[in-house]
Amino acid sequence: MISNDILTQLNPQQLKAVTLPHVSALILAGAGSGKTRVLTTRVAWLIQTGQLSPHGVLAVTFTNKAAREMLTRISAMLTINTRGMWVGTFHGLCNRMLRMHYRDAGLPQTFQILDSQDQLAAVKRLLKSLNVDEERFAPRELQYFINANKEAGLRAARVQSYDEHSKRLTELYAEYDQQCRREGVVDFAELLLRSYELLERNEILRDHYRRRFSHILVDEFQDTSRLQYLWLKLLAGSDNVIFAVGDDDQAIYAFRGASAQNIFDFEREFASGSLIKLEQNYRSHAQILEAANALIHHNTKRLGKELWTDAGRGEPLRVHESVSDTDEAAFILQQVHNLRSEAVPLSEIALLYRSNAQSRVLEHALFTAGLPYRVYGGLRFFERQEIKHALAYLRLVANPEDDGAFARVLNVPARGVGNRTLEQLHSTSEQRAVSLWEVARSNPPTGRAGQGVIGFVRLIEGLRRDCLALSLPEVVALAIERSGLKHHYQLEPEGKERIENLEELINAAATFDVESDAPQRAALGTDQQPQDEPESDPRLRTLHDFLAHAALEAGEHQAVPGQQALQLMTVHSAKGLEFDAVFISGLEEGLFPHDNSLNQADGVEEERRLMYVALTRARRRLYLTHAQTRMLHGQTRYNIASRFLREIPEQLVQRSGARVPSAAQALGGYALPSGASRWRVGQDVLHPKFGPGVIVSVQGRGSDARVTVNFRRDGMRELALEYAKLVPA
DNA sequence: ATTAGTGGTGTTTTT
DNA sequence: CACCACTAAT
Repeated sequence: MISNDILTQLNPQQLKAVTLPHVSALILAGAGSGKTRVLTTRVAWLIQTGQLSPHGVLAVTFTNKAAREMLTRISAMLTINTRGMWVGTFHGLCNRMLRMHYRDAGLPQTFQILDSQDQLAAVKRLLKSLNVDEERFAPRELQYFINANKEAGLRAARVQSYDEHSKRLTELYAEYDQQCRREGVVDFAELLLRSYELLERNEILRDHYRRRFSHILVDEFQDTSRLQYLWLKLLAGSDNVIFAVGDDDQAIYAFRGASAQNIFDFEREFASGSLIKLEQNYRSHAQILEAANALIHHNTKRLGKELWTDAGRGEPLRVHESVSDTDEAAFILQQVHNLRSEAVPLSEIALLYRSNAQSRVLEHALFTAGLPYRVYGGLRFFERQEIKHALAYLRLVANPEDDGAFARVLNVPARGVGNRTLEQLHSTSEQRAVSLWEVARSNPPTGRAGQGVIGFVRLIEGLRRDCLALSLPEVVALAIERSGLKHHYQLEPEGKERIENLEELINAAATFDVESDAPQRAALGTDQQPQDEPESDPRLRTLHDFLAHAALEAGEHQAVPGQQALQLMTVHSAKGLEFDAVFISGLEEGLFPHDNSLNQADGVEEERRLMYVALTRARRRLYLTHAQTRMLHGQTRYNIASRFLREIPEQLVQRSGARVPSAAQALGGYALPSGASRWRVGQDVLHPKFGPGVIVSVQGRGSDARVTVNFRRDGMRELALEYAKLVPA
């Protein structure tokens, strides 16, 4: 039997987890311990042994990538089709549920999803319309406040506020929700909260789904938020079982509401007695694992787990110190060349960094060297300006009441309708409690700007009319063409790439038609259960699905699979992946751990877990690099090596690079009063930009001190010591 | 009333 | 450096 084949390849703990009886269970699975394998084999085993039909599977993952991976692996093990299964992200599944029951959920059929950018814009619009001082209530702060409360499962009415400030924030939260309701849009957190409330209030629906999903499987459980946990509990009821897989040491999403508390609660409420630890690592050599174990031991809040391997010791970790970020990039480039000559394929090499901004320098070096690379994350396809503009037109086709979309493109491309006019429209819409669209249509302003508004209304009306007869890619093409976006970017000198992206959007629409996840929509139809009436127009429905797809899956579209390319990404997006060789760059205080994490509760512990995730991505070789100076905010910053480097035992490490005392140390000495006479004539110095040189003269003292340096490359230069970051050489 | 240009400001990580 | 908001010129 096939199932035996599958099972014989498992180690005892894995086997135990896969073949657990009908109970809820918590699988604590360390990095590289075969977590996904256990999850997918569990599903396959349950189905093959007749304990479960595909229809009864609800599997939740954290990223779209992970969801796809899971589906692929299940279908590889089974011959049945996986269509009836619900596999996806929390947001994707909630979206699916809300689309099917939009009426019961109190949403318009055409509801649109706001990504974080859209949400921030909506918040700003709200603050403006209420005349709230943005100095006192920063849009970002309000956005964070709203999301944090939603992720905790709290509507504005239930938020406890004690001081004036949070009281006002809570009021604004309520106003924001009303604005969303008026405009027929939902943000990410709202998808979850709405879906939760739907199930909570609607007993029939809740029972239906409980009867249907007898097995609920959750990947990356440590990253679930309070609300997601409540959602799962609601779906599970008392009879269904939850199979949760997670690793508390890899919890890296506290900043968006994830709470490790869920693991403890889950064990108490569901899985008492069935806790299984997977600690054998199949990925990395011993020295890498020892480094990771030693690092994570510095954390206090752990369930306790120690990875081991029976693979060899492998190589020591390589720590390299550079003088500057550009030197760091050069070092990495050189090592990549070495790796290639050792026959390591480019796609098996990853360059990791803490924040997206760090990719620039690396990309520049790679580009100049002509090495193919691929950047994951960062500014994603569907987040690009031109794409957002095009999507806004499409959103207006789907739902002209969408004020956000309306305001975004009313004057893009320019139609002579400026801010003033938009404000007028806004205030009228406020007074009459109707959408911007309604105002523009029934009561357009007069004068020159009014003509522009009328033209815009005609444009949208025409699009809406003509789109009915067209396929999705044709709709997209028509919107891009007729809106004038294409023409607009043709005129821009930098517009070429934008036009290519717009064409890519048409392609995305064309392939979406085929690969659409819409077929699964029929899933509920087979039951004689509550259903919303079929949506009126299947074409419009496809458009909604496409727009939802654009918001939920912002990016993987530029992927060029199969191509040999270096992999660049943040540590966050590297989670779940593995590579032969891994570079972790920018290991400096302030960057990794990030400055902002230092004053957050348990911030450093989360950063350390992030570092743990980064370390455990590597199979054979691991480079840890840091630089003494780095361009940040357009200024050179001086950094000292990350504390995480000190937390890795020295015997596991091989060091290379700068022997020069670090600039930050030198600077530290300079900043102290005792370091007054640090600089003397004739001294060899090093400057991050001008390179090596000799001090020719010293003028002034204290903060006015200046030196004249004869640089080897650029000759004489006078530098203010306070700003010019000189290093003794 | 719109646009273009300028100065001040702020920046982690992602569905 | 890049984005935004405000101000001066069309």
